[in-house]
Amino acid sequence: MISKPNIYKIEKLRKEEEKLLKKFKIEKLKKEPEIIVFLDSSYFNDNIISCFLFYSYKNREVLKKKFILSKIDFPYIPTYLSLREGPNYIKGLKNEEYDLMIIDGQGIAHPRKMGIATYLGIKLNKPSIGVAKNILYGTYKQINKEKGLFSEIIGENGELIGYALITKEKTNPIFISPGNLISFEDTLNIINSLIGRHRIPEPLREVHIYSREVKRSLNENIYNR
DNA sequence: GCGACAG
DNA sequence: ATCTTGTCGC
Ligand SMILES: [Mg+2]
Repeated sequence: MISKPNIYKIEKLRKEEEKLLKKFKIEKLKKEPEIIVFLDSSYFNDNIISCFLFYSYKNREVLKKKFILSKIDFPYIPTYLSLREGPNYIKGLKNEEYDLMIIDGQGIAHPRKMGIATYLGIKLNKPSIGVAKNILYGTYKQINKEKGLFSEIIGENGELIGYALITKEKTNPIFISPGNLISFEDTLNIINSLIGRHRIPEPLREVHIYSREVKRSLNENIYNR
């Protein structure tokens, strides 16, 4: 299938972002989330595997996992991750029930305040949080690598856009930012409550591992025919 | 113009 | 993100 040129997709996204930004809202969660969905993708050849892990926040247990396999139809271009991974996530979340999305990537800690978590949160009208292993945009003060310490990520105009958070002793921080319909405080509290033995919040780490398992399994199927 | 740059 | 064993550091 031939799709529109990448430049056209970028222009279209930028127009959509302007529209979406008007609906963007930071606010405290109305109630504690019951179901949180964690999102991550992996790749092989020209395929993208997008994975979904549904998690009971209260019971701290995985409810179900699933994945969607598609052809890659946009390259990785910094600040345009939404075009690469967004469509699959939207497809996979259709007809699903959840109260909050936590996505591997940025929320508002993004040059256009439109990281993939914000983009999805507004499009799907759901609270969302972005959790990234690296910073994309903004500045923060270095902090000691002591679990629990955090530092504000500041945007171009001196505004708060997220946090660098140490989740494990002697490791680099993770970079968290609100996506949509959530406060900075809720963002920090919820992510902190999901930290286990590792740097990455446990369910996000698990969906990442799952995505690699799916990939390995699909690769074996190809090899066997 | 140069460099930085989520996944 | 991906290719991939050993190896360094905590
Ligand atoms: Mg990822």
